[in-house]
Amino acid sequence: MDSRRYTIQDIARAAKVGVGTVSRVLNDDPNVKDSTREHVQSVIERLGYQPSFAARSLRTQKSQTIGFIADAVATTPYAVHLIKGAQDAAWNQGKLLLVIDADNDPKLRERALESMLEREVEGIVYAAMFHQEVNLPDSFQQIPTVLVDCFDPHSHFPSVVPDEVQGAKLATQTLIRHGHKRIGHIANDRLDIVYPAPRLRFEGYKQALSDAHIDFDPTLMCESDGNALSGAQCALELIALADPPTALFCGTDRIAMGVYDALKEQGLSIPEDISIIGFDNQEIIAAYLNPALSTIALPHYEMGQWAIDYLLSGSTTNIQELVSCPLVKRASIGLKA
Amino acid sequence: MDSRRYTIQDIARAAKVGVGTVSRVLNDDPNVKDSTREHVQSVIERLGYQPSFAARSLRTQKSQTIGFIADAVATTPYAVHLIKGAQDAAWNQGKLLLVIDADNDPKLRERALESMLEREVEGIVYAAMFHQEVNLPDSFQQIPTVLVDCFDPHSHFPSVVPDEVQGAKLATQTLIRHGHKRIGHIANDRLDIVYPAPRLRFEGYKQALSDAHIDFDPTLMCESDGNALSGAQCALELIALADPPTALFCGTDRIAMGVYDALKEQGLSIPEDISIIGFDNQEIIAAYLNPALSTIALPHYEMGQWAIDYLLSGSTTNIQELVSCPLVKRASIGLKA
DNA sequence: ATTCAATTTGGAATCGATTCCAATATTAGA
DNA sequence: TCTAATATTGGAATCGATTCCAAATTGAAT
Repeated sequence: MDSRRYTIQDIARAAKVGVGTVSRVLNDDPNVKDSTREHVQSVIERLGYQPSFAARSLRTQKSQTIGFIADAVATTPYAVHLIKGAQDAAWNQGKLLLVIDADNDPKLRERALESMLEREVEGIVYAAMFHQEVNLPDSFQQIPTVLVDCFDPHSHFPSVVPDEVQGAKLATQTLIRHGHKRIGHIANDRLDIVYPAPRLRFEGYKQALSDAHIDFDPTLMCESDGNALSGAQCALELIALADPPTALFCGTDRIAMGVYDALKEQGLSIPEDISIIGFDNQEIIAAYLNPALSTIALPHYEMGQWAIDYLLSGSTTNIQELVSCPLVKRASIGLKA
Repeated sequence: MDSRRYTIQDIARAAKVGVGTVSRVLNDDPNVKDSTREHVQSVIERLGYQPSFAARSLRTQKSQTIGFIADAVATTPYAVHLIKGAQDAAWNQGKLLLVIDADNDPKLRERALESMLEREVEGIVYAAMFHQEVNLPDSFQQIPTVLVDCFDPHSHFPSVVPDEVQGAKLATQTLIRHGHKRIGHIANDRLDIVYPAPRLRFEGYKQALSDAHIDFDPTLMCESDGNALSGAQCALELIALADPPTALFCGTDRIAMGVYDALKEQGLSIPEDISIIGFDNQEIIAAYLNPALSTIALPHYEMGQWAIDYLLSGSTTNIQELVSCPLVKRASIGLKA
C-alpha cells in the first residue's frame, strides 16, 4: 500500500501546468490544446493518479451513486436479477449502487433513506421482492425515487411492474397453439388476496381463451393456496373431471412442482398425457424438474434496468411501466394428441 | 424537494455558536457544555440538518463505505444471503456497501476494483458464488480485501469458506443417530474436479462412518455429474444393490431432487423406506419437495458477516476461516426400521 | 507589423465538513 | 477576591477536486 495518493496539485506540478488544465484534461474538456492534453495524460498515467471522489462530489454536488433499497432481499432468489439489472444500467452511466436491505421493516426503511440522503445519492430505487402495493413514507418525496416490482396506490412515484396479464395470456396462447382446448388454470393464490398477481394472471388466461373463441369453463379453474401441496390437490381435482384438461397453466412454478408430483403419482406422463406451463421461471425448480418446465419468466433484470434508466433520464412523470414477460421454452409442453 | 440543504455554517449561525462547536456536537465530542450541546442539537433538529458525506470524507479521508465485488451473482440464489450478512454487519458499524457484480470476467473485476479505489472504499469483500479457488490480480493487494466462499492458493488474502467436512460429517452422523448403518453417498460431482466441495463432503462422510465404527463400503458411494438426472441414476444403482442402503446422503439438494424422482418411481417412500439428507439448503427445492428435505445449510449469511467484521477489525493475518454448516431438519429422515 | 478575435492557460475561490490553536469562560483553592 | 488550572469556544486552515475570470498566447486579417 503506497503511503499517500497523488493529488491534482502533484500532477499539475509534475506536468508543469496549472491545476485547472489538469482538471480540464480529466473531464475531457475540449478547450485544451491536443499537445497539452497528451502530455498531461501521460503524467497522469505514469504516476497512476486517481482523482478523489470525495473532493469531486463535494465540489460538483453529485455523488455518482444511486441508492438501492430492497425489501427482504433474502427471501427471494429473484433479488439478484433485480440488482444485477440495476447495477449494469448504473455502471453504463458511470454510477454505482449503494445497497441496503430494509427487511420489510418500516423503521429500517426510513433509516435506510436517511443514510442515503446523507450520502447524497442521486436517486433511489425501491424494490419489493414480489409484485405488490407499497406505501412509502412521505420522506421519499424529497429525492427522485422509482418503485420496482411494486406500485404506489396514489401514484406518487413512478413504478415498473411485470405485465402479468400479457404473461398469462402468452402462457395460455402457447398451449392453445399446441392444439389444446381444454386448458386448466391453477391460480397461484386465492383471487381475493391483496396481491395482484393471481387476479391478473387469471385475467390473461381468460383473454387468451376468449381471443381463441374458447369458452371459459369455470370447472377448469382452481384456486390454490400458493404452495406446492395445494397445487397438487388442485391438479388431482382437475384430472378427475369428466372431461379433464389436456393442459394445465400453473400460476407459479412452485405450484407446477406440486402438480408434477400429483400427475406422476397418477401415472400420467408429461407432456405426453398432459402439458404443463408454469409462471415465474424459478430456475432452480423449472430447469431441474423432470421434464424441464416451460414457463413464463418474470423480467426482473429488465425491471432493474428500466428503473435506473428512468431515474437517470430525469423524467418526473409518475408513470407505471409494464414490462412484458417472455416465454421460456423447455420440455413440458406437447401437442394435443 | 427543498432548494438547498443546510450547511454546518447555517447551523452555527442559527445557534449563535462557532462551526467548531457544531462539529463537536455532531461527533459526540465530550468537550462541549451540556447546555450548549442541547441547544445546538435542537437547532439541528429544527432545521433538519444533515451533514454532507462528501465534505466529511474529504476531510477525514474515510468513506465509511465498503466495496462488495460479487462474481456472477445472478447465477445463484445464495448471493442474497451473502450480501445480506455483509450489509447487516456493515450497517452495525455505520458503513454501507457498494455492490458490483463482476460477472466472473477478469477485466470487469479489475475495473470494479478501480471504481472502488476511486471512491476510496475502506476495504473490499470479494465473494465467489460457490466454494472455489480464486486468483485475484495483484492490484487487490493495495487495499484490505477479504475473500468469501473462495480462497487464494497463495494465501495472499484472508478468506472464509464453509466447513464442508464438518457439514458432511453432521449429515452422516444425523443418519447414524437415526439408526442407519447402510448409508449411501452420492457425491455432488466427480471427486477429481477442481472444485473442493465433492472431495471435502466425501471426507466428512467417511469421518462420520469411521467415528461410528462403520466400515466404509465403496459400493455405497456414487459420483454423480452434479445434476438431478445423474443423481437419479446413482440412486437407482444404489437401491439395486444386494444389500441396499437404508439412507442416502446426497451431495447437494439438487441431486436429492433427482433422487426423490427415482425413488418415487420405484415405489419407495421417503422416509419410511429410505431416509434422505441433502446439502446446501436451497430453500426453494428443499422446503417444497415432498416430503420436505432435511439438509445441511451453507452459512452464507454468516460468511458475509464474518468478512465484514474481519475487514473492519483491522487484522492483517491471512487466515482461512471455516464456518460450520448447521443441520436444517425437515421431514425426509426417519428411524431405521 | 499591427490589430482584434479566438484559443488556451493559470490560479484564486469554492464546496462543507474536521481539527487545531489561541482566546475566553469557568471553577477550585487559598 | 485573586490566581491558576481547567473547561469550553471561535474560527482559520485544511482536505482535493471544479469553475470561473483574467491573463497570456495564438492565429487571421489587414
